[in-house]
This record gives sequence, C-alpha cells and structure tokens, in this order.
Amino acid sequence: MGNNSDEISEVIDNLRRSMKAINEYSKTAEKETGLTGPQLWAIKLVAGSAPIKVSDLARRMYLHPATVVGILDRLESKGLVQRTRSTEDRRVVEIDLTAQGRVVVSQAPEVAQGMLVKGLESLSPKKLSHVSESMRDIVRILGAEDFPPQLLFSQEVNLPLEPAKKP
Amino acid sequence: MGNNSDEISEVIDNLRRSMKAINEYSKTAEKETGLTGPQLWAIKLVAGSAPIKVSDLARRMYLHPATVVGILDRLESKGLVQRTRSTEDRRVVEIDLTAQGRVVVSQAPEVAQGMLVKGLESLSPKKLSHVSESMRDIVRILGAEDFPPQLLFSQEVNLPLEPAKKP
DNA sequence: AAAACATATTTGCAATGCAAATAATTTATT
DNA sequence: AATAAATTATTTGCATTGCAAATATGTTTT
Repeated sequence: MGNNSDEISEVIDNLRRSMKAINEYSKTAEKETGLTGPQLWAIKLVAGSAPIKVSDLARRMYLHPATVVGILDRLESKGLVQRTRSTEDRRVVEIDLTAQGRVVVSQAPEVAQGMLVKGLESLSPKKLSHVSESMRDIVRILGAEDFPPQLLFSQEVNLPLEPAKKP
Repeated sequence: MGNNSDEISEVIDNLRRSMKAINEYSKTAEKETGLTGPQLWAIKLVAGSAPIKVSDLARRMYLHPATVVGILDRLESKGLVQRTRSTEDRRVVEIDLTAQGRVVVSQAPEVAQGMLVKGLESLSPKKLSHVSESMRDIVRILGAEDFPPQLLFSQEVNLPLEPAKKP
C-alpha cells in the first residue's frame, strides 16, 4: 500500500455515494407514490409476476413471511393489491394487483434504475466494458458473486427459488 | 440500445449485489457486537471524533436529532457512551466513549470496508485505476458527486457542516 | 388414521425514524 | 437591560419495518 491509498478510499467513497444516491432516489419515489420502500418493492415484484404466493414473495424479498404479511396488509388496505385463496391448494394465498395498483405501479418512477440504464447506454462500448469489469471485480472482492439480484427493471429475472409447481 | 443491454443489466445487478453484500456484512457486524447498524455507525462516528455534540452527530448521520437521541439512549444504557453537558454552552451535550465503548469499537469488525481495502490493494495499478474511473462514472451517472461520504475507515473525512467554533 | 410438513396469519416485541411540542440556554433586537 | 428570537437537546406520540413463536388450516407422507 501507500500511494494507492487515495485511489482506494476514493473508490470506497464513491461506492457509498452510489448506495446513498440509490437509496435517496428510492425515497423520492416513496414520496411520489405515497408508498414506503418495502411497499413499493413488494408491489413491483407483484406487478412483475402476479399472481404470486405470499411465501414466494417473502423469498424474493429475503424477508420473513410475517413481515411480508404486514406489508401486504397495508397495501391491501390502500386498495392496491388483493388476496385470493387458491382453490388448488387452499393453504396458499395469491396476491394480485388491483386496477388502482396497476396505475400506481405504472406511474411509479424507477429513478435509480432508469438513470443507470440511460447513463450506461450513453457510455462508449469501451468505457462500458471497463465499468462492467470493474463491477465484477468489486463483487468478487466482496465475495458476492452468488447473491441473487434483488429488484430489477426487467421482469424475467429473479426466478423463484422453489421448484416449479407440479402438472 | 440492443446488445449493450446484457452488459448494462449485469452492471446494475452487480451494483445491487454489492449493496446487498455490504448490508449483509454490516448485519454480521451487528451480531458480533450486539449492536444494530445505526448504533454501530453512531458509535464509530463518536469514536472518530469524540467528544461530539448531538446535533453534529445527527448532521453526520443525516438523521433527525430525535432519532439520534433514541440511539444514544440505547448506547448509553449499554454503557458504551456517556453524555456530559458542556460547561461552555449549557445547551449542548457532548458524547464520549466509555472504556467499554472503546473496547467494543476496537473489536468491531469493519468487514465490508476491510474487505474492500484489502481487495483493492491487491489489484494491479492499471486495474485499480479502471475501477476508480468506473466508480466515478457511476457516481456521475447517478448525479451523486456532491453526496458526502458517510462512514469511512479513515477518521479525518466527513468534516462537520457547521462553521467552526468561535475563538 | 396419524404424523409430519407446509402455508399464511396473529401476537408480541424491539428498533428506526419523523414531527411536534417542550425546556433550557444563548444570541440578537429593541 | 429587557424582551424577542434562535439554538440545542429532549420528550411524547406515531407509523413502519422486522423477527420469533405460536396458531389455524390444509396437504403430504407414513
């Protein structure tokens, strides 16, 4: 170490800045939609793969089912989601968006993701590949290769961890 | 857009993975120290610049003073910090570490930061400069250049936003 | 049929976080 | 000097997140 030290601490600062910025933008989205972060996250996940079981939703959010039940209670009381007990397996509850919920989701900004997509698209291919490689380095350093991505702008990521339903 | 799309979504995934990893490590640190994230954060800030006023601490944590008071209550009841009312300005309360608090801070792992420092140090200078530049790009994309870094391993960052005390 | 398992929920708890009100003190204004 | 205004920390009240443990109901396995 020695003269790298400034560059290193700059990288870490910038990582923290990015995290803070992403969280801030998510806070802005909260204000615009009237939903809290977890609520927004949950409703977007629902929007992406409705109908979804409570347990699956909890799995994707890495939260305890009891926590998700609370979040769903609040979303339901705002009229944004609805629960229906499955007829196939009467233990499970399927979560769906209401019409109002669809409106909210469609208007909810995806600010951080949106900015990132737009900004990254504007980079030269060379620069983009540097960024891409750098993020891989950071992920490797953090030993986070196996962390599943959490909340994405594309719908077909984040497959459920459970086996598919039976025929 | 088009064929960049995979690379872009990979960057975003990796950014999220990193954030998640950093948060997870902070959770681990919580378990080891018996302190919650905000408590650990607060006590480290105190350690870095004790004695510190409540209002300064709140400013540095970007939290409402009332919130910080609650955190300090819990740290104080664990015997890790102590409050002393300033004699110069009897409105202000100075926060200090207790001996026990110093022990906790000295043993508290800085996992995420530690791993990053170590990992970044092991990169070749060329790679490090790519990483460094890439993080600058991301910060610029997010418009986060002016976000102050929050929680650093070095003590002399994060200067208070208030004017210096008068002579 | 009984035991084991799975699913969602309820209850009870602790912590974060804010806003508004309050008490004490200092600074500014008249 | 007296009053008004501003600052500092705190208290109170509230909503939310988050978990663990217990419960109710239903399904699968033995």
